[in-house]
Formats: sequence, C-alpha cells, structure tokens
Amino acid sequence: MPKVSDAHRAARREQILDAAIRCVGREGFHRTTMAHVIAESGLSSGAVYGYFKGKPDIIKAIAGRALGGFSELLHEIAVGPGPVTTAGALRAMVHEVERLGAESEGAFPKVVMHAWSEAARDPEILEIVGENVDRVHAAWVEVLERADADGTLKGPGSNDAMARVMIGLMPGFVLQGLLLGKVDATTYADGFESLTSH
Amino acid sequence: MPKVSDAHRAARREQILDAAIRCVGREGFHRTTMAHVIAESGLSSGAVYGYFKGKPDIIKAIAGRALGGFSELLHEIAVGPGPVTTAGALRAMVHEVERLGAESEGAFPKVVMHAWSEAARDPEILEIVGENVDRVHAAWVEVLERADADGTLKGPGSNDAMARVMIGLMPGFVLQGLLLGKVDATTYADGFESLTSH
Amino acid sequence: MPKVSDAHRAARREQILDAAIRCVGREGFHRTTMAHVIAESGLSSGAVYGYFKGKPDIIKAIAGRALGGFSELLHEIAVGPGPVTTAGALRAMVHEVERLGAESEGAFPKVVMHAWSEAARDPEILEIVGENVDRVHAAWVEVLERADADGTLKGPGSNDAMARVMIGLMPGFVLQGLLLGKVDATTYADGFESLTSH
Amino acid sequence: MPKVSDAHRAARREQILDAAIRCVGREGFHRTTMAHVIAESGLSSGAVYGYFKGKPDIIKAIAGRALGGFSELLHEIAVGPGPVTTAGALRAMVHEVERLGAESEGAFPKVVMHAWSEAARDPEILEIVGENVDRVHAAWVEVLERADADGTLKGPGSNDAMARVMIGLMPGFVLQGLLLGKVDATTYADGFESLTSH
DNA sequence: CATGAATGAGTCTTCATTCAT
DNA sequence: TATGAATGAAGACTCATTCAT
Repeated sequence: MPKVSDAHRAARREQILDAAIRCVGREGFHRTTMAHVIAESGLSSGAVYGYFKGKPDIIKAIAGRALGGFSELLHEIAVGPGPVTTAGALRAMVHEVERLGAESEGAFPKVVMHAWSEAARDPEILEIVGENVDRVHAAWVEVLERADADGTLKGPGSNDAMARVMIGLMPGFVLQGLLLGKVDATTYADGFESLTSH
Repeated sequence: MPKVSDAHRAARREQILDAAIRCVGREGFHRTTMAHVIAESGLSSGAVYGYFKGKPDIIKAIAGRALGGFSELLHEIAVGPGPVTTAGALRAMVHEVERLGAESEGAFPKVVMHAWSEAARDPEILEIVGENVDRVHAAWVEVLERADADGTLKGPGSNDAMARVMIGLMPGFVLQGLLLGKVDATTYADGFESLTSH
Repeated sequence: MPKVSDAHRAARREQILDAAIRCVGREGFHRTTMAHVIAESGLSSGAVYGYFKGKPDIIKAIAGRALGGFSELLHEIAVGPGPVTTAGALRAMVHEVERLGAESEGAFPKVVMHAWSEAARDPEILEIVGENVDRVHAAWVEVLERADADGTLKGPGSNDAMARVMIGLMPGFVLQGLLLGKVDATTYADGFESLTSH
Repeated sequence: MPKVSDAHRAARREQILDAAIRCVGREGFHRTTMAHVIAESGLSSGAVYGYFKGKPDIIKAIAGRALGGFSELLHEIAVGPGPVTTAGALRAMVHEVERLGAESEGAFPKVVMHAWSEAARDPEILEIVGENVDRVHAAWVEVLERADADGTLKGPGSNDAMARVMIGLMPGFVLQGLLLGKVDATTYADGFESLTSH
C-alpha cells in the first residue's frame, strides 16, 4: 500500500492514539505495554512503530492531546457571547470536563491525572504540562479581564493570582469529581459560588 | 515473641519507607524498582521483604503516609485559637505544604501527585485516597462551621459543597506551585482572597 | 524479453551492490539492515528485492566482488613483463590493496575482512572464499614458477607450500595495515624482503 | 546463595564465557543471541546479566580471551631455551594454533576471525585487537633480536618491519589452514622455510 | 514494474521475588 | 534472621520480507 495520503497517515495516528488513550485510562502510562496498545489499535507492532518513535513518543502525544482540550474550551468561554463571570466560566468548565469524562468512559480524567503525575518525573512531560497551564492561565486572565469589564468581578486584586486559583480548582475537581466520584459538576460550581458570593 | 523489638521493627519500616519515598519522588511508583529501594535503604533485598510483603505493599504505605499529613494539618487549624477564615486556613495549608515540599527536597508533592494518579488505576490506592479526602473534607467542614460561628463566612450555602472546593484548591497548588513552580503559597492565598472578597 | 534491457538490469544491480558495500564497510554484514541498503541505494525496497532474492543473496554478491580483485591482480603481475620475484609481486599486491582501500574510503579492506569472517559460519560464503583462495593460489604458483624460471627464486621447495605462505601474508596486511593502521605497504614489503634476503 | 567467593564468581564468568565462545564459534558474534548463550551456559538470563553488563560486554571479553593466547604463546617461545629462529618460532606458533583449534572443536580460529572482523566496525574491539597486535609485535621483535644474537637471522633489516610480516602470517594461516582446511601447520612452516632459505 | 506500508517472529534486557546458605 | 545470587516471565523494539495499489 504505497504512497498513502497525509490524511490517511493522520487517521492512523489518531487510531493508535485513541487506542493508547483507552489503555492508559485503564492502566496508566507505565503499566500500559506496547503490546496492549498494539492489540487495542488492531495494527501490528511494526505499524505502530512506523507512526510513533517509541513508547515515550506515544506518552507525549497522549499528554498533549488530553491536556489540550482545557485551554481551547476556556478560550471559547472567554470569547463567547453575553456577560462573563468567574463562577459561570468555572461551571461551564467543570460541566464540560464531566461530559468529556462520560464520553470517554472515564478515560479522560484518568489520563489527565496520569499526565500531571508524569510531569513530576519526566522533564518533557513537565514542559507539555507547563505550556498547557500557561495557555489555560492566559485564558483565565482573559475571562477575568472581561468579567472586570462586564462589572461582574466585584473586588480588586491581581488577575494573575486569581487565574492561578481558578486553574487550581480543576485538578481538585478531576480528583474528587471524576476519580473519586465524591462531587458532581453542579455541586462543585455551587460551592464556588457560595464561597465567592456574600 | 520476636527476637527484635517492635520498636526496632517499626524503625526499620520507617527506614525503608523513607528510602522508598525518595526513590518515588525521583522516578514515580512504576519506574522505581525494588532494587532502587533496596539500595537506597541500605538493606538487603531479603531484609526489605521481611518488612513489606512486596512492592504493592510499599506503594500503599507510601500513599498513606504522603497523604496523611493533609488532614492532620487542617484539623489543627480548625481547632486552633482565634477566629477562623477560609482564606486564612487555606493560606496556612499552602504554606505548610510548601514547607513540606522544601523539607523533603521536592519529594513530597511529587509523591502526593503520584498517589493521586495511582488512584486512577489501583482500587486499593483509590480507597486510601478516598479515605484521606474524606478526612480532609471533614476537617474543612469543621473549619467552615467554625468560620460561620465566628461570623467570617459571609454568605449562605452548603458547607459540604464549599468544603469540596476548598479541598479542590490543593491539587491545583501542588501542580502549579510545587511541580511547575508557577506560583508560590502567598500569591495563591492572595488570589483566593481576592476572589472571595468584594 | 524483459521491458528493461539487460544492461540496465546489470547497472541497477551494480548500484545496489555499491550501496551495500558502503553499508557493510560501515557496519558489517549483520548490522547492515536491508533498510540501510535500500536508503543508500536510493531505490525502494520492492526494487531491491527485484534485483536480489534477499539479504543472503546480497551478502554473497558482495563477498564475491570484494574478493575477486585479488586473483585478477596477481594474475596480471604473474603474466606481466620483466623478471618476476616473490618480493616484487608481494610489493605490487600490497600497494594495490592499499590503493583499493583508499579509493573506497576504507570500505574495501573491511568488507574483505567481513567476508573472511562470514566464511567461518556460512558454508556458502566459505565456498566463495575457498574458490577465491584457490584462484589466488594458482596465481601465486604461476608467479613462483616464473620466478624459478627467471632464476630469482633461489632455493628449492614446494611451490604449493610457498604459495600458501604468500597468500597468507595478505590477511595479515589487511588487518595490520588497513584496519589497524600499524604498517604501510612499503614497510610490509621491505619486511618481507629483509626476511627472505640474506 | 549469598556471599559467594570471588573464585566462584570468576568460575561463573568462565562458565558463561566458555558457553559464549562455543556459540560464537558456531554463529559469529551477531548471529549468536543472548538466548543461545544463556541456554548453552545452563544459567538463567538474569544470572548471565549479573555477570556481564550486556552482549557487547560479552563480545569484548571473548575477543580479549581469544586473542590473548597469541602473545603469551609467542613470548614463551621468545624466552624459551635453545637457539631461536624465525622459522622455528613460526612453526611452533602455527602448530600451537592448530592444536588450539582442534582442542576447541574448531571454535578458536573462528572466534579469532570474528574478532578481527568485528574490529572493522567496533572501535572498542579495534582497540582490543590493536593492543593484542602490539603485544604480539613486541614478542616477535624479541624473537628477532634473539635470533640476531644467536646468529640465525642472516640479513640486516628493520626488526619492526620483519615483525609485522611475521605477525601477518598468522591471519593467513587461520584462514587457509583452519577455516578452509587448505594447508596444515607443517606445510605452512615448510613453505616459510623454503621462502627464507637459499 | 515500482512503491512503501504493513507484518510478526525474534532480540536484548529488566526486575519482582525467592530461597539456599 | 540476614544475605544476595538466581530465576524467568515480561517488556520495548527491530527488521527481512511481502503484496495491495
């Protein structure tokens, strides 16, 4: 099958990555074996190695893809119509993350958690996570500036610091909401609203 | 009656666990080999297996120990003297976590992150994390009730939901503050204060 | 009648063989992969397999070509003009081998060495090497007989045995001269002259 | 089996090396798999890797051991009793090499050939071969000096260059005598004697 | 005929755990 | 009890060859 189109190549990569994400959702990065990914993808080992240089390469791709959704999502909220509030943006975020979790049969939050954990030992993943957090940070600053303009942000304070806190709420929701099942998106958003209203 | 006293046994267990935590801080649970732990502990493999049933046993012990600090710490704040505020309690928490990170040369936050991640694939670790989160939750509810009594909590709302959010801030601080180095304890606490004041 | 002329086919074979020799010069027979040869030749894998049955086929062709030069060379010396001496013939041989080494950027002596080594494990290569040695032996016997006729061979003795020794000097020159760089052609020939003169 | 003596460790290394040499004699360095060596040694894979860092380490050890015999052997001849001649020393050498070949069931000359060949592609083996050739060279220079002193070396000339030639005769004997079976030690020595006598 | 993606058996190596001493 | 050599089941990755296009 020579001279395959770029679209075909990209589709194959996605096929492998989808398979790998399901595997990592089940077993984490280090307990997922290449044999698992190969079997789940339905390809041969040689084929998988034709699309990815090796396991670390797949791990990096997974981390980038799993984390990538956050910033895009938040940016859409920031530029969306109508007045913007921090509580509203958070509510939209956690609901969307909850949906992504359900859609992926629980794989998404697990993979995200594994990516954050992997950042603690692999400098390359650390960089990917760092870049993602920077993008999410920029998006939260956008939200905060617009909220300020809309008059929904009542008090003064550093947008930078507030954005850190808003970002900071997400790992806690992934852990408690999606991994432990101790809180749902609505309750979490309500809790934030209670804390910030008077 | 064992030849060696219980105190001696406990000390040996601590010695092994300390070594294992340093290893896991460097390489994570799955890239840490028993050989690493054995070398770092200065004992023989046979000796280590005399104190722990195997690697899973060590992982569970590490997870329990790393996470255990949070609830104790927060409880002390909850029952401490003077008026209690959510912002103040959070400030104390993040500073203490920052201190623990420095004290352990960065191992503590990494191990905590690995434990949360491991909860996504190992039911036994999930249970340990769940119990820990429950204890921290109870402590935050304590704080919130006392804040309410002290009159520092201004609005109404479910303490349970607010506690979830307060817990939720910690993983985000560990990630951004201690792993990525993008925020320090003071700024994080300031950000929370800005968001909740008006 | 093939679409492509025999000359074209032969040229393609040479192209592949040249590429393969460069590869084997760098990595030896077994560390040279078909992918290396394919890349170096600038053809596709399918094309290469159209000209050679497989890797063993290429190895045999390389061995034959690398070793082939020796006998031709020596025969030319044997039938050349002027009186013939063993020392003179050896001198011409080692100089020519030195030149072939330089010309091929070091690949020639390496490939020859690999062929001799491969003869130790592959009966097909053993036969190729054996036939080559037989031809070289015949050429040396020619040289010795002519030297005897010319009166430059002073003592009596079996030409067959002496030819074995003359052949035997070449592997030692390839090793010491071309692989290790410990002796050059002139010095080697001088050494032989010193040993055989009185 | 803790605390094994150094002698035991050394014996185990020899056991593995002996097995590896038999394997390499059959299949060469690159077609010999670790599984072959492991099976032939009668140990487990883990045990073998406890004594050697990896396959390259075993290859280096084999090369060193196979080549090591030459220089020791020649040195003994050089310092032995009675008058010394180049032809006599060569005769002793080739007979000894022939004996080593028979003793090892043909493995010895094959391994030596593989080592010389491997020197063409692995700088570490190149160094081992180079050091060995240097030692053999020094031994031949010893022989030549003593022959000169004994008056058996008739003409003048550079001992260094003559030593190169004497060394150079060995690869040729290994190839023709032991791999191809085209000449025996006696005939080879006779041939040299014929060439150097008048 | 040419292409090059796909195959899958085979390779080296690691590592949790055991058990003879 | 303590030791650490030994085990052997995985694991990641390679590569000669084929065959659909």
